[in-house]
Amino acid sequence: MSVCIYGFQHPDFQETTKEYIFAYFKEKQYIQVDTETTGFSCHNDKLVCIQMGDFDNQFVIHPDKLLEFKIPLEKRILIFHNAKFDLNFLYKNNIWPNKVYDTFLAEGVIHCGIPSEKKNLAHIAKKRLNIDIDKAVRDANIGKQGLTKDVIEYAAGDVKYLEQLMNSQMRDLEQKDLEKALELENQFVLTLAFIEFCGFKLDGDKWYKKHISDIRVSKGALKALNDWVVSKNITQFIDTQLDMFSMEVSTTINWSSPKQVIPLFQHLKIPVEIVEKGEKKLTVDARHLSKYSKKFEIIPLYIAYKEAEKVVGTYGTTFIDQINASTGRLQTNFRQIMDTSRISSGGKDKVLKTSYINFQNIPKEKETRECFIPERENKLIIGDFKSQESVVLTNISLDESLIEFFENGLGDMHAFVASKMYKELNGLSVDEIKEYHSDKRYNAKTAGFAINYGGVGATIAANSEDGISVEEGDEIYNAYFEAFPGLKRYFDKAKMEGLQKGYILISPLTGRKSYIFGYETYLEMNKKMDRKFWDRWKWLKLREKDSEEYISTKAQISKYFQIKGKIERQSLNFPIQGQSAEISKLAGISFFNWIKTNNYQNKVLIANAIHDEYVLDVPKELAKECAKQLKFCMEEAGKPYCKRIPLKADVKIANNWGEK
DNA sequence: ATCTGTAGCGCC
DNA sequence: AAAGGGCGCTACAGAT
Repeated sequence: MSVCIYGFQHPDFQETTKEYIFAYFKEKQYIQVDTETTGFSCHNDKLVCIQMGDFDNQFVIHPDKLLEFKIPLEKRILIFHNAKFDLNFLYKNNIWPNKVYDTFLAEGVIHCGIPSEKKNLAHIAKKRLNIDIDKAVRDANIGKQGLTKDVIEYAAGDVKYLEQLMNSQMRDLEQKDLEKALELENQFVLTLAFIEFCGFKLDGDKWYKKHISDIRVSKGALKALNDWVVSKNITQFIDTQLDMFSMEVSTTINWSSPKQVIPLFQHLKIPVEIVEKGEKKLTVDARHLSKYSKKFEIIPLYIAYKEAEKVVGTYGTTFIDQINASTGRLQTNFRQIMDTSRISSGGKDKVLKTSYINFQNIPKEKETRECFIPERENKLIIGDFKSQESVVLTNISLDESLIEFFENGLGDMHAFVASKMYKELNGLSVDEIKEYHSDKRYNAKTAGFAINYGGVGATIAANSEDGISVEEGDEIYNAYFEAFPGLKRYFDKAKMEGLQKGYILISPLTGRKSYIFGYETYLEMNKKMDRKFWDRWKWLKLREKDSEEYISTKAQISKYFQIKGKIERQSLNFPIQGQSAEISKLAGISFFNWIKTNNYQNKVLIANAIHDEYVLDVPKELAKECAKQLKFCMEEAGKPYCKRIPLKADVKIANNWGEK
């Protein structure tokens, strides 16, 4: 059992040769790999060493010698903990591994949905192998120390247990039938690391100009708000203390603070009260207030201000600050496995005080997206799945009406839903429905959005702009499910299974599951609520409405239905969202494989992935070929999941992200 | 000054 | 008897 070094000297360690290391791994299926670096960015920081090894022996290799190991690193199965990080540095050094097993991702698959399960190496080594991995060296900043004795020992220790961890995880994976789900993630991490590696080009000058104009818009919106209050002479909100340098009268309100806005709105008799989770709440949420836009002049002013404020705050100079000096591109961070199997983007590192931009919530608005551009002489390829979640839902539920809709070619979904919900619209064209029955089309639209995420009649009523009652909302709800009986069947089945099993089977194809956090709490509550409990509740309601017991029982029931409702809504939604995510991941895997097959790694960049969309940055002479290939990869990826109604992709060639 | 929780809102 | 799924970021408010 030993630690050997290669490519540098140290008095405490034995030096070895390339030949010895090659011979050592010759018969081995796996290589346990890790890297130490001076920082988090493969574009700005350097490798300190690369460790390859197994339980018995670990080889600590100097970065200058890394390329000598290109072949084994590309051909063998590499075991990493959090491969994405190391892959970025390997890519930077022109090494393109093809097979990895990631102990970090494995923990994520095994414990999907359970936020309390820690996934860092030290924690899982302790939990699974009862081994303490010392983190003191890492905390002391490896980058500054260089290849000291401590660093070498620490580095070797980090790879030593990876295979044992893998074996321990494999037992869990097999028992939970999650091997295929992990296999997908182990492949996808190669793609995701590449997306991080590539980054997305932002036209900083254009972005800055837009930001300046956004600030102007925001200030104008703020002035309009204050002026309105002043013009109405609502004295208790008007600032009588004139600014020393300005003669303008303003208000005392900080409009970014809901707490300060609410009193004014209450004074103006604007309904700010809603019921959420059984409790009355005051809100200035735009989705709530917009219903009253026509009735109260100040509401559109307020909403306009909040929109402007959001743009200035969230989509402002941070984007420019984040342009990487080495690449000239925005580089971000992705997280690979959310509760549904989606990816997410962004994040902060408290230690290094670095933060990353969320690539997945950039405003759709044309002027914003136009700032995202290809490299000089390049084109962007933008590939979108067409109605990805709707098609997946259709294939899961096999609802006959949805099938009819997609078989007849993509028309206007909301008009179609309306024609199914309202018999009198039967036979009318989309244009006729839009023109003469816009109210019914609108009902169909809101019902569709709400119901697909688990909403009910009350949700539809709460969303309604013309203030329909819960009863009317229920009518729309019922009409919707009469029109889509297969949907109803699927929803009922999914809800029941989630409650029964304690996990949501996201994907029968991979076996992927999302475990319900707090399921035990639900079971305990459910157990308490037997026949006797409900009889007692009936009695309390009749006779003891002022008692402590009544109040606490009411709270308990309320909590119970909250938890139950949440599980049910997740149960029907997660398979749709999760299978869609798996399809997107498959598409990304096969497209990146194509890139590697053609040796296009330094030409064809994957700039972004936003759930059902990929953005490429490619030389214009390759644009047509890449567009064709991306479309092919996306549509092929849909095939295992969408057997009844095929999933299609739209792919276009553009000069910026906002085009068309 | 720094941390934590919440409201609100951007995207899919 | 609750009542729209997933995510991340910013500002505010209150605590330390």
